[in-house]
Amino acid sequence: MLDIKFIRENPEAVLTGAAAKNVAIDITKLLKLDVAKRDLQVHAEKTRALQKELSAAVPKASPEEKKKLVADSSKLKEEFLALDERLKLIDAELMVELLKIPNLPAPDVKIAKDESGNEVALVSGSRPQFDFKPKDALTLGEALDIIDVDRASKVSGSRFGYLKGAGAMLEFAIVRYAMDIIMKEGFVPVVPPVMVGEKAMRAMGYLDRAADEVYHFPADNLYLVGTSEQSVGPMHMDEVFEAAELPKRYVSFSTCFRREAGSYGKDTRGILRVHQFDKLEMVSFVLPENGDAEHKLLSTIEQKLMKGLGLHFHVLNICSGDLGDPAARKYDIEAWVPSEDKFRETHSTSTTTDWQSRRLNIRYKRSSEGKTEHGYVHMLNGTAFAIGRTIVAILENYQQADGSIKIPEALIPYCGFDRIAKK
RNA sequence: GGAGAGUUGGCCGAGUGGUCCAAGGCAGCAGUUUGCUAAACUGCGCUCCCGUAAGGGGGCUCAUAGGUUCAAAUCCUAUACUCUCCGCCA
Repeated sequence: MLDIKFIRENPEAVLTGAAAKNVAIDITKLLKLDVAKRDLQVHAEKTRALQKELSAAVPKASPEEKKKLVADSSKLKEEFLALDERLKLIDAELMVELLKIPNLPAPDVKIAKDESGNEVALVSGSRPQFDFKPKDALTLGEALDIIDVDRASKVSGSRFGYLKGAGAMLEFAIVRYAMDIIMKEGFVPVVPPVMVGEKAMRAMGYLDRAADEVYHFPADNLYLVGTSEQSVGPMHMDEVFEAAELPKRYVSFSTCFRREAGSYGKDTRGILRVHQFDKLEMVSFVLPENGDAEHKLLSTIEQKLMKGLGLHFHVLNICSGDLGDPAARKYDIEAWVPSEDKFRETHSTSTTTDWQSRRLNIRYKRSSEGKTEHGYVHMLNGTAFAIGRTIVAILENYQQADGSIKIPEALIPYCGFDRIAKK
């Protein structure tokens, strides 16, 4: 959420920013509620102060005075309770409005209506050339007996898959390869809970607009994470960092669960879009002035990881209209998928500036010249590897005429084989 | 799943209805003092109002939400979480 003071002082900027994200907001209503709330609060608190004063005088008063004080105080208490009730209502209303306001696009983000406005920032590598017709990942994986979607559908339904043998080992190799690179940058590895409570899920902003996308266990009121950011972000909920503790960087490995409610008929083949996949995710908590540099760092690490695998990809600067509510700026990486003859998203990194940290109440403090400054940290996240999609990209880009797969150099030390071939 | 105990500020810990705007200790950060270090002292939750500002004033905060009372860390109810034992279990 945005700072109410900022909204109060910069209503036009908020309107413009929301419009750039195609989000309709009623800022007049919000500002009216804000004024009404503060008026009421002053009134209620004055009443309360007086009531406390009378009450405090009771023990020292004479018996007659006591009687009067108690009666007066009692009356004021009633007045206060009535005011307080109205205050609570109006405050709740204000919060509803406040939570509807998306984060504003960063100044360097291109204003455009939709994904057609995204810009290619850089291209790495080039399309692999095949002197045969390249097969898709599922065809390859099934022939090599490393991916099994048919049996998965028998057991679990559509959009699931088994990764077997060398396919499973490839996953572990990718994890270790990535960890070695990312841990050098000071990221702490984490295996987080994949089931999180309602408070955490709500604070991360996933129950407002994307609730359909999240698996829920009503008996326990727990939610399955769609990305481990949902578990790692709230880890520091209601905490205050010393400035010197920051940046705090995590790289977490978790299984991710998505209902894919709105994607019927989309990417139905293979394991590109499934209900369950494993992912390595980077999450950073930083001082506000370091937010932009951290965003660049996350993007740089993503590119380094992809370059190391020798995959052809490009980086997209996402335009305003294609940003989600929490993001102020987003860079995606799309890897080349030969069977589709196009780039498909494998990575995404966003800065949520202080939008998420306000919801989660994650602050920092630092002192200088005798003054202590409190503020909200900037929170950022970025994909290290969405492992399923990475495997798809490897299988397709490294396929040979005979249907075998060459393993990227960088992974060989981690998986112990240099080729996946039919037995 | 059953039984019991507990939850106080960053940490430890006192406090069983009015002098608690929470004792005392420890740690961290910043400042003052200061040849250096150390010590000592001061400040360090959220929020609203007044003020250009320095600053001043109020409200909230003892797991959370309600309740009783003129008055709640303290009494009552519910919930969450932690621990111990039993049962089950990778």
